[in-house]
Amino acid sequence: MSLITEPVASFSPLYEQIKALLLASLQSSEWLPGAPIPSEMELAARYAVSQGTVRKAIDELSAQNLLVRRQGKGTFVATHQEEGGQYRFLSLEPDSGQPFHLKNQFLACKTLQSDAYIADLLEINGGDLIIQIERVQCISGRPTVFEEIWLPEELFRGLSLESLNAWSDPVYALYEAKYSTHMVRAEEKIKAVLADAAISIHLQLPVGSPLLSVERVAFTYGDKPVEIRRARYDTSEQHYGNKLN
Amino acid sequence: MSLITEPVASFSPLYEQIKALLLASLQSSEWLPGAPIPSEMELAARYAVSQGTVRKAIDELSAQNLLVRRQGKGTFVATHQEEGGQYRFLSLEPDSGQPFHLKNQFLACKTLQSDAYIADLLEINGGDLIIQIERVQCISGRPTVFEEIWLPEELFRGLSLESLNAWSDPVYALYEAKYSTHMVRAEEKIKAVLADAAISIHLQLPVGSPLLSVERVAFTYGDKPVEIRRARYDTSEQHYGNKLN
DNA sequence: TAGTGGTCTAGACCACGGA
DNA sequence: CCGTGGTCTAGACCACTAC
Repeated sequence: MSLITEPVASFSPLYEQIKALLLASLQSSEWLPGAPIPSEMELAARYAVSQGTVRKAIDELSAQNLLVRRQGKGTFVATHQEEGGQYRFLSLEPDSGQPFHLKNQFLACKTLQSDAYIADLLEINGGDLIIQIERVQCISGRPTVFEEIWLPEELFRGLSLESLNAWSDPVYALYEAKYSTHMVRAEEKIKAVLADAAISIHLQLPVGSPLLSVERVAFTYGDKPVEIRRARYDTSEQHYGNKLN
Repeated sequence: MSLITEPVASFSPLYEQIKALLLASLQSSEWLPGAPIPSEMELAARYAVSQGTVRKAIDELSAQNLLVRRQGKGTFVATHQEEGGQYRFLSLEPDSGQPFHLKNQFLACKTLQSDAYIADLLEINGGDLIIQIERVQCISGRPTVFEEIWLPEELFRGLSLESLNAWSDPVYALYEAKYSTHMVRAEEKIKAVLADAAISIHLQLPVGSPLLSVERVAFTYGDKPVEIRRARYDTSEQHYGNKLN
């Protein structure tokens, strides 16, 4: 068959064209996070290709964590809910290796005008409204992470301090449940910095303590940036773990 | 066909058994880094399976960066040489985004008895001989990385300060060229620390400056740890970049 | 032109999960 | 039991590389 009259990814392997079509269905919310997509046979029929070609497309999307295969059950849209309070994008782990629990304390949630720096990262116009959140996260009672989060107000209108503090799961699950925004991937830039007066209070540490600075841009479908974070980690008992290959 | 009489990975999909056989050939140095492995058809004949099954095995190994496919030419064993002086495992990048060049200055290379900590990470016996290397790396003339490296002496016998300073490519290329040891993957633990007196001299920074501490364990085939590193990065003009998905 | 990896197909059978 | 994804096969044809 031929899909080369389709507007998307015309001159490329069939499975790339199928991938683009599947991505379009994800991006348009035809299939919601956590929901099953049609079976491989159904999709093969819909797109008039063989099951093996659909399979290769789904394989690549599930390798990117956009879809999740479950043998005997079906293929599902990846979600930050249903992960049992896990933090998929959090690389912090205790030096001890013990499992740990993060306790959230949200401090502020304000709407204000974006400065040029945040606007640039969020690909919005300078001066557009953004939501700014502050929180502290504790590990076994010890304040360990101080974090500022910026979101475009247009997508997260109405987000309040009360709703944040009423939510016990990762905020990425909240974004999905209440704002139909699924985070697909993120990029982090990490530096070492010294605690200033404000942060030293939040983390109950002396001014000048070494802290890990973690700046994150998170993207939803279509590589659209929708969240900026600036975090400070106290790494005296924890570390940021990374695997290279 | 049936490979279930083979000793390796007996009760598993055929392509997993093929993967194990390919891995065994890599680990035994039957195919050396940079060299081509037999064609898919040859391997299919050798193992008496279909080409598609060999293909799936190779696909997974190349996804893990153990093999590299080159259309029209063949499939090659991954190597740290031929990468044009690139540092595959180095996550440091300038804030400016500009391309950069790292200049190596090796300071010391000693053979000594391992302490318990390093021996444990290298999975050798405490007191066994290890080689300890110290170096500084500069970006545009500015000392930016101070690094200590520990290697098991048994595998790297004869490594000297002179041979290190005569080598301009990544040390992982040297390990391959002179010690037949190819690094497959690595794990890093990152913290923020303060510069002590010794490091402040090496990096020409005030004592108490914030530094990124990066501890790495690198593994060769068979998940065998063969190199430990402890580095200190000056992140005032650089950052450690990480992608999450 | 020959040989390599890359794509696509059609069909068989297996393994798992749920009714 | 059926429907799902998972494995395996055999064969055709394409795209790229090198001689």
